[in-house]
Amino acid sequence: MTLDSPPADTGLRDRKKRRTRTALATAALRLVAEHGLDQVTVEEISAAADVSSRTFFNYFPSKDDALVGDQAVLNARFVARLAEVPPEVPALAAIRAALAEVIEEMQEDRELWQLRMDVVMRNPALLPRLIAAGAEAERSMIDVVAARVGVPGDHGFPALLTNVTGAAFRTAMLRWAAAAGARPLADLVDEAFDTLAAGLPDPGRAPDPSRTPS
Amino acid sequence: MTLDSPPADTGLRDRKKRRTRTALATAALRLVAEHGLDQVTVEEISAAADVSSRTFFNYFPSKDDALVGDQAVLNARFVARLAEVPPEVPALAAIRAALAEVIEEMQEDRELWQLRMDVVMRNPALLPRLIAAGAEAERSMIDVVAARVGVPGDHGFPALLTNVTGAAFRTAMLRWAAAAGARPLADLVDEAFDTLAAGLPDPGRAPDPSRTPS
DNA sequence: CGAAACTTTGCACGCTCTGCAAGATCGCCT
DNA sequence: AGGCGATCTTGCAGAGCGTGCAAAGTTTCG
Repeated sequence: MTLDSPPADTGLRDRKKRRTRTALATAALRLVAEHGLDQVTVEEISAAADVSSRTFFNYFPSKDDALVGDQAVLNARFVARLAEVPPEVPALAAIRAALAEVIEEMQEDRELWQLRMDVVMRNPALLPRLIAAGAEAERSMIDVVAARVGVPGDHGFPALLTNVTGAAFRTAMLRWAAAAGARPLADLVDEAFDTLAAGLPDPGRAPDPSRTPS
Repeated sequence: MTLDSPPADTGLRDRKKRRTRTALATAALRLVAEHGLDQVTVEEISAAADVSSRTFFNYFPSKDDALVGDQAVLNARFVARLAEVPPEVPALAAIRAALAEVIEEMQEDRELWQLRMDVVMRNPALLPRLIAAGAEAERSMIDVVAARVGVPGDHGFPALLTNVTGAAFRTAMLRWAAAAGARPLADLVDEAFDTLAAGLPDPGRAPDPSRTPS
């Protein structure tokens, strides 16, 4: 969503569709940010975007989806990047590397994403929805990881790594939005992944004399 | 749900309520396992449990909640146990220890939980819901962890640790159910937590000569 | 037994979301 | 230009979810 980058389709029709889509998404975010999730109806959102409420559902399968947005594009890109990382690099680091591009894009659309995360935090009912958006990507990710580390199908590692890094990334996103972008997202993701790689030691407790905290 | 342990309330009324609750939950699971999530209506579930559909909503706020169940009780117990673990033990290990009791209870109700996980896996729309069920517990957990490790409020560690261990536990649960309980849940959770503590190294890649993998 | 507390139920209602069948708009081709 | 096919929008009807309210029905306790 809100992707102005690939103007591959320059047709009038496609531009219109894109405009309607973002109009709906931003109207939804604005209204929900102001009034709360269940004080806003699809009809109101549609009216704000000057379309019928039936048209809303031609663009988004549910009200929540308009708020959480189109992670599909980012997800696909992420999985593609992951497959490209040379197989020598460990899976955890490979995931972090593949995330770089996605992070950069989110940083560019900073305002949109922070508003989105803000809305999610203020309307916890959306949190499951946010997670669901990443779930599909995680499905394909499990296979890529399994192929990369070469383990039998019943091994738990790929699923564990995928779910755990997903959780870490989400945590970083929310923290990013909570701090209104005071620190770049990439920093927060790095911090989270470093903590993971270190085995989640308690902070501020001199865990290992060979490692200096921060 | 299905908790026979605390028969603190021996009144007729309370027994009836408990029976109705489990009747609804099990009917929901059975029907959805057989026909799929959106081929089953609340009305059908209620009919199977011999109550009106209005009563259904007196017990569960939504259809999904009847399937995912009452994590609230387990959650509360878990948080209580976590607070009891001596503060010297690192947070990650403390969480694993506090989980023991919950795991044991789930192992006892093995069939119910495995059916539940089965339904969740076959109806991916429920997965986010399952996560959300743990989310409330995670909220309180964040505070306990923060107090335990004594970090400033803006530190990311408590939230990270909470979300990550939550993801790890869920992964173990699903794996447990996928294998129909071939290995005890406690084993799978141990394996996941050990992997976390080791920093999620690629398996089968001789990560650190000082550590022997099981 | 009878009053108080609680539970179940029916009813009405608003909202989400889905087909279906016009009607409007756009792209393209002659 | 004109017109045809493809695509998009819209209204309508309807199933299902979820909630508030008030009337029954049941349990508890004095």
